[in-house]
Amino acid sequence: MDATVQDLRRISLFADLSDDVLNRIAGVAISRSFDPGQTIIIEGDPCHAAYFVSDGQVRLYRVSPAGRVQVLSLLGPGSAFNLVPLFAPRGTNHTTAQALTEVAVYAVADDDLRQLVSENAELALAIVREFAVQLDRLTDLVEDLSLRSVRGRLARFLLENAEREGEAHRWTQGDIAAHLGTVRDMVGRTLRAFADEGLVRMQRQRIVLLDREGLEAEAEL
Amino acid sequence: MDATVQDLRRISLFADLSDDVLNRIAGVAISRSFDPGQTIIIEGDPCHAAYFVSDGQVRLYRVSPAGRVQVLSLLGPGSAFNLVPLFAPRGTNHTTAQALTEVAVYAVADDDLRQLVSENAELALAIVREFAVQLDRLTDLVEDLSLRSVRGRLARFLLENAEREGEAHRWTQGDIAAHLGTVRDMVGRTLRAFADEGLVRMQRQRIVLLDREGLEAEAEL
DNA sequence: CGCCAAGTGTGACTTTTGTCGTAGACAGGT
DNA sequence: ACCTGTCTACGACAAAAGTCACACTTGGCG
Repeated sequence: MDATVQDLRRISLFADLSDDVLNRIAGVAISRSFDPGQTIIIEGDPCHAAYFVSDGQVRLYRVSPAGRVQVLSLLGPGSAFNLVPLFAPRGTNHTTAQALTEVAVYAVADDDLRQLVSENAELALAIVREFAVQLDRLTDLVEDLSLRSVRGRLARFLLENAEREGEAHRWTQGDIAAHLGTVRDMVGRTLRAFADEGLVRMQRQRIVLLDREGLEAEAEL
Repeated sequence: MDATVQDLRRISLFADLSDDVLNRIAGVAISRSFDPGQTIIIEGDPCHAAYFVSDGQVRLYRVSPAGRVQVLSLLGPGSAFNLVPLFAPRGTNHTTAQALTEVAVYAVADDDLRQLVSENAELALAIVREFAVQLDRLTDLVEDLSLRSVRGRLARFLLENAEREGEAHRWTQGDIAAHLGTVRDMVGRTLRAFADEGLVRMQRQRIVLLDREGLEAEAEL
């Protein structure tokens, strides 16, 4: 099934492009869908295409030989992934992507997209911006992993994810651990410690922040 | 002092640009120099310019409140830095940059560069490629920090830096630690362990790899 | 030639992080 | 309600990483 111009317009990278260019993209984009838990691409496999999420949630991560997972980012509708290997020397996917929910994506073959980008300055500029944001986030992640304790990382995580109430996500301790680069047990124990110190209350599956300032102090370490 | 077109041509980002564009860049680039140890820009300061290294070595890093350092990358002549904040929402430098040797750079004010990029598709494409390579490297760094032990990281580091003999760099244990996201003591002890196991020999300031395969096995963990 | 600063070797110790095993709680489907 | 699989609680333990204190090399440089 081919993508329509309206569909593509909702991808943030494409939002500002002319109808003209969008039509060309529509011509080469292929629509695919995945079930929850299904793996979309695997790190290290040869790279054939870039993907654009039109619906659902996707997570990008790497796995250690021991099976531990480090999440690199969570994507919602409008986001793109697997753009990097099109422009970096290595010709393989550089992360694994997994559908968290029912997911619909458009895939654009690498050659097609490279050509589109080289002919279209707006698109190139949009990708520059996208990459800049990703670099920014990844750099923060490196700082977190290298310079902060699990306590500190968890405090930061809680502060950042308290905002997005509404529907957000039902975070299991295991999910949190994969984001923080640690294991489930550590997250559980640290949460309990926060609870004992009155920084937080744990109810049902949600975590309620009781002492924002206290958490901010923890987040420094 | 203004930059000349020949000088700029040596910056890899600019290598393929037309004389025309280079002339325009030359018009807005400002040449500056720094002494060894001097700080060029500081993380968190408002971002005024992007920089291009014409001579010397620069390191980009972040510092923890406790004073620990995590190096993000080492740059030589031809590399660029501080491009990210021009395209990411935040308006501040996102890492600290320090001159390791005598360093000469060209600085291009943020507005000037943004304008050049938006008018020049080749330049935009060059930046896309540059960013892709950086993303690739940073992702590897995240994986290292999150999923690998200090032993594993050190083994990888040694394998990667054995190649670049010649002049390379005289790595102190402290330098290595800053790259690996750990402390000097750990590097020293782990090196001794490697030496005891016959993987490596330490002489003078250089480290000689004795057992490549053994190290590769270590690098997995 | 001798001194100083930077870099290194080493042990003892603490803290943090990770592992394991087992048990309980909960949610959703049938 | 009753299972069943997922998520969680928690304690005991093991391993990895980091801290501290101090002595010992070196290489440069005055």
